[in-house]
Amino acid sequence: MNIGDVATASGLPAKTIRYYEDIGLITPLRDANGYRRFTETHLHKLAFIARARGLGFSIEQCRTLLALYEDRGRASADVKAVAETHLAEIDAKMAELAEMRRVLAELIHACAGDHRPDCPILQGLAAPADAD
Amino acid sequence: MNIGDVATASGLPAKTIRYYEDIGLITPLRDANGYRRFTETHLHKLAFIARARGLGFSIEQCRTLLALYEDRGRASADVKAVAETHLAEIDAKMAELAEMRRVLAELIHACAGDHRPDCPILQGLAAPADAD
DNA sequence: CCTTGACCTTCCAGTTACAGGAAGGCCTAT
DNA sequence: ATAGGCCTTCCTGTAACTGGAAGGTCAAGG
Repeated sequence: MNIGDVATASGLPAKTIRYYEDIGLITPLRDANGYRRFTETHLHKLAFIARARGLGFSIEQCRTLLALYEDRGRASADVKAVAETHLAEIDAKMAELAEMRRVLAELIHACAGDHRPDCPILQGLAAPADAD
Repeated sequence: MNIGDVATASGLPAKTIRYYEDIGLITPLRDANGYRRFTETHLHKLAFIARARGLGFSIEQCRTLLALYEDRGRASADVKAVAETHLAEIDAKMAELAEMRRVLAELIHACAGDHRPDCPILQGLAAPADAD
């Protein structure tokens, strides 16, 4: 398969696949004309990475997961640890966003949103009210 | 005030304040020795930006909000529109994270996390189960 | 008077995970 | 032979900073 084929099959842009080669996540073969040649195994790896990225794992976490995936002697505890770290990251981000959302929604609620200049949103940014 | 003073007062690192000058968010004066000189107004603006950034507004949104803040003839509707756009962005991110979290938590739950190699997390990444 | 340390300056590189685009080679069909 | 649709590499840009190097400035102490 050429890069266009695995791009279509994996759902990843060709650009991204070249980038993954650059950073050593995959290593396709090369044809005589310089074209990258991908095997089914490469495609599986790319699909694996695509799904892991879809769950929000960083590239480095994907690298680790891929290594564990290929290590038949792995302990599932090691995989679980990576996943739990990432879950904690997600929870932290969600909490941060929830707090932003809370304050922002409050300000929006207080704002008339008309032609007048008075604006609790700007006031809140200029000097926040005490938290209650 | 020198940059160190406004950094302390605003809670922003000096590096960040220099960056904000670079991109034209603020324009401190300069002393004869080349040092940046900040007024109370500069400090207020920096605090404003710091709070807006804390709510997750992008730099460009901050630029817009700052312009509205300084425009005494603004309509609060314009401010509200920026805030609502950002609220929608937050909601979108939260939904994305929630979905990641859902799938990830499911995989983690199914994984024994022991010394054995069998791992539903890796299996799920290699070939996801059908959604139910 | 000189030095020391804490400031300040500019400039350059690195971060994350790619995307866009230019310039040019290759391959298949007409 | 040429047109198109692939493919290649290389360079630049993104967001919002952070770290570090090399060097100027200033106030206090010996």
